[in-house]
Amino acid sequence: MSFSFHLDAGSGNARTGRLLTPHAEIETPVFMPVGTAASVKAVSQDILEELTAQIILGNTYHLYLRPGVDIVRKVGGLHGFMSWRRAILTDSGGFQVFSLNELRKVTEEGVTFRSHLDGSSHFFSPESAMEAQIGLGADIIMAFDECTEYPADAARARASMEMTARWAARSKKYFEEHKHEVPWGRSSVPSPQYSVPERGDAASLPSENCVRTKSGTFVLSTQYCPAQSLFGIIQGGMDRALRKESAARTIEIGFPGYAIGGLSVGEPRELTREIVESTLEYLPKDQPRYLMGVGTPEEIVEYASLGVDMMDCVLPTRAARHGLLFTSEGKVSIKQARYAQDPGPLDPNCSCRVCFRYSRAYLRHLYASNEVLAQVLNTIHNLSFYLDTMRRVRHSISLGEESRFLSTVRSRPKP
RNA sequence: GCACAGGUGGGUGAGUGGUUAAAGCCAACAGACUGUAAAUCUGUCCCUCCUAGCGAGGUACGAAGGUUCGAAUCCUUCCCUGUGCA
Repeated sequence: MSFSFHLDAGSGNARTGRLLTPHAEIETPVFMPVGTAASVKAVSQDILEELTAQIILGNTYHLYLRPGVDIVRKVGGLHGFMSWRRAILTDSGGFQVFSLNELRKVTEEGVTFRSHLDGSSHFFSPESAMEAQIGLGADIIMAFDECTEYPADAARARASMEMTARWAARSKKYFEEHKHEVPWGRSSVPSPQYSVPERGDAASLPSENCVRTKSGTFVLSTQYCPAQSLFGIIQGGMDRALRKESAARTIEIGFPGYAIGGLSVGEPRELTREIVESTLEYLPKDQPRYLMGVGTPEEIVEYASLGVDMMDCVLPTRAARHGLLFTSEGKVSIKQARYAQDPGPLDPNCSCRVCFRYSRAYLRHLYASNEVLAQVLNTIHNLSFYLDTMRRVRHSISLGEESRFLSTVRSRPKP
């Protein structure tokens, strides 16, 4: 078994579980901070560890353009390169096909696109996207898909979904033939001189290839599972029938996990929820389900309650850099003048190092002064809030309190 | 004292006879942000009024006068700032 997912507890449609990847055992539902260019913007890896981030994202498109897959591979894959010993998931670049729409041309074979960095021309196909992701060496990699734009008419959504399905088959085929090329365990992997204690524990990891299990023991990463896993992606636009068909076709190809893609692309939030809910019905109950690109704190709680196991979103990190902070009392735009003399903590109910130490007045000053520290502290808080929220969700589900937890979220007035 | 160069909206700084309540940038204020082309983007930013519009008045380019149909722009005097020479 090169990959495994164990369900632990369930409450309604919600469930908790453990996802075993080469570099970490991940407790689900999990929120995955986004670190597009091998960096969760503004936050260092040791702080991410302290925040208990279990898995972070990287982006194939960005890393392929810079520094280049070869460089990353030679420096030990993404884990070695960015000195992150826990799990990593790379997105295939499919989303960039969508978001860089002015710079690309899509055909059956793949996507020709212009680099946003220097305008140079490149080509991604399911095969080359797999090759790149194998070279980057994330624990979980994603099939090369086309994120269908919104709105899309019926014909367009169908054609797009069908192409994603064909690309999924090609992705899998290439992956199965080349997955042994993953860069782990090579002698070229540098051996870091640092040792970082885990949170609440003075013990250091013996080496970067070691991880700590839930039970507290150190294990060589390859004992978890020796290989990368490739997830398939469901598309189908906002059409339930297409989503169902996409799920069936993707499942038929066969993946160890399934992602719901093509959402949070501009559609109304209510529609997002509706499509998520209906798509989940068609996904295997005993495999991880990854909802790509969501959401607000309220939304990730809600999606977890619907049975989503994995989520990622740039919102906490980007919003933080823009001065929007998520707290137990709602959103705080720390740039507002009203906080200029506020001596209180950002979130009185938060125990993160930012809320523990700094006042709103100071955070507002840092932001207004354009200090880099503003980005750092704001991001730490937002990620802390997200990861904390998910921890509470897991706890509630394991206690069978899913519905109660959710009700506190649902009772909030909608804007 | 003399000679130059200047004085523009919170700041900086364009504009040197009419489409100028006055560019751009900054500051300030508000909003957006959902598999990251994002330390980004958008809006407001003299006052008053309303039927809220590329609406109507008022005030404004150091001060006061003047020329002109019309002046931030031209002229006169004064005030102030900088530089140089005594």
